[in-house]
Amino acid sequence: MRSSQYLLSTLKEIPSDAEIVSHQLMLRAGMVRKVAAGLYTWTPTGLRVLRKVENIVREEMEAINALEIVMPMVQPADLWQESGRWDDYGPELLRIKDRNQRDFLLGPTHEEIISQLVRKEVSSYKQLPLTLFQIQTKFRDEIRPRFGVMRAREFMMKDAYSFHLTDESLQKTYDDMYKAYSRIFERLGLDYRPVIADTGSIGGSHSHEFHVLASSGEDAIAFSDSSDYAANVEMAEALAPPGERAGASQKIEQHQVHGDELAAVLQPLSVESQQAIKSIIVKASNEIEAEYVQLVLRADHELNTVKAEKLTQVAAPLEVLTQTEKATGIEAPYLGVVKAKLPLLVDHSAAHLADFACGANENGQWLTGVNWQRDTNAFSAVDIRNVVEGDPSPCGQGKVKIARGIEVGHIFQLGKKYSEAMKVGVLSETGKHETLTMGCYGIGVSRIVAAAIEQNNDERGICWPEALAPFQVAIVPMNMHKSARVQEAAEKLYNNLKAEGIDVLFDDRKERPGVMFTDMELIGIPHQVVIGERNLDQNQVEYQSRRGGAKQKIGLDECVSFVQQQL
RNA sequence: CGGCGAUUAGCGCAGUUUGGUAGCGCACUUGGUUUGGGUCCAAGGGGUCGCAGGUUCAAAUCCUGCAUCGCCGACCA
Repeated sequence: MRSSQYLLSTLKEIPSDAEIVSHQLMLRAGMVRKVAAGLYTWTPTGLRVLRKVENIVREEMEAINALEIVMPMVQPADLWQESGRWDDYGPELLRIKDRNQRDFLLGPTHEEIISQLVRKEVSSYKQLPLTLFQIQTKFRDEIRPRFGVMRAREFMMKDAYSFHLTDESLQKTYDDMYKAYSRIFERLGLDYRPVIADTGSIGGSHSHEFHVLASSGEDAIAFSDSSDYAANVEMAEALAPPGERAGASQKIEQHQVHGDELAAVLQPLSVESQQAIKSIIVKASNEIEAEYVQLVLRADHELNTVKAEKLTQVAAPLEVLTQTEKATGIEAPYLGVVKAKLPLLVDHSAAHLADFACGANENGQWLTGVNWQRDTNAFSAVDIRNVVEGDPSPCGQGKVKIARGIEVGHIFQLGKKYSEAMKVGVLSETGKHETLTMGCYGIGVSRIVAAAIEQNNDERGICWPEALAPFQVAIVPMNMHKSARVQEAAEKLYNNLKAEGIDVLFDDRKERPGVMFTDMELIGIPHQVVIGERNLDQNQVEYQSRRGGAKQKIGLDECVSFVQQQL
């Protein structure tokens, strides 16, 4: 490609509404342009990168015998009514009507469509297992689109769906997918981790997320410092502290406190937050008689809503009562566990404390020297907190470390949730009708582009991993418009590189050298060849890698093979 | 959905307090100059000041409503 015939659209200034570095650089490098909140146009440079991701994903899907299809983005409501998701899905689902006032939606995902396809096309166990995938845009009307294409409303996604007669078959495809995903992220050149994940609203049993590690990531990942264990913090088990709880050694004392901030309460009492507890009132499930339950945590810990929601006593979705007076007559800062009126669900760490401090269940009053059993009702000890750095790892080896991650892939064993609702089945070997079991496997293709930039940038711009770069090599001629020699050498090199199938950008604009260098570096082209009069005297050109290292002089004639070695 | 803020040329912004001919930098066009890291000089083009009402002799500026965009929050007692 010649830059004189290309659309570069680089920017010097940082657009003011871009928060994170990948968003800034994607705008500055001219990869995307915003059309409206969460909606982007991909320019030629951006699209080149997007296609590279797509192709790697496609190759690895085909390598495990997944078959590509295309499904409509606009989907009829009746299929979603059949699965029940027309009612279950919230405002994230963009619903539209056609000219005849029939209900449609913009597909946020494609389980219904694919289930309908397989229901119609697959009728025998001999056709199984079957994995189908697509790479196309989806629409989710996000509450708050942000960070450019990282959390857009319309975004490019690869989603695959597998269909099986048995759980063993599903497990095998799941394992194949796990390996394929690992190969994809390795080929992309990204620092990633597979982590144990919550199955969330899609439902199902077994699930891993693939995260690209980056400080701007929206998810927290807990991993062991001495094993392969990694889990989303939502899922990471917080182990109960080892050993028996210490015996009571203090008497209860009641204190008038001032202020309702935890720190303000504890400081005058000379109590550390690890030695105090806090309470959160949430709605109870229908499983128990009480209307509310009291969740109890050590004061320095955070509630994990995913874990709390899974408790049989707690209503899902979690509903936290901010006006606690309604349930208890006591303001939130003064809730405690002595003479508690509600059933207590106590986190293991809080349950292990002795001689601790808590609210007195009386406004403006706190207690110290409180002890379980001696002073409280019976309670259940449960895991409802987020793990924190330094906790023993749930795998039994090492300690927990926490990192931020960007979720770029997610694999699920769906089970029969959709196949039952949508009646997807085949006749088995024995002639019996069997409902299929399903898996679903997503990759955020457009998000990967942003995630890759988060991991690969410097003060000059993007430093693409080899596999993602929009162009592999940039040819930067010095004063080509004045020098026939430079022009001749540059044209020849350009044609030779192209003939080898290398993606090359030939900067043939009539620009000063500094402008060209700056643009090529901003766009992040990994390899650069500079051609100038000076070096041509020795029949040489200059090579430089985007990731730094010294400039090297190389012979003009060896240039193509030299570049090939660098790729 | 709640709080805050913004909306002036393609981009980044000033001007709004105190109403009086719409500005700056970058980008763009033309000519010259320069040419190994965002040259310099000169001349240009480009704006219903988000939209709709209102006040006024006069509104980017004051008032009302609406829209769009952004940040924070919507578990973290």
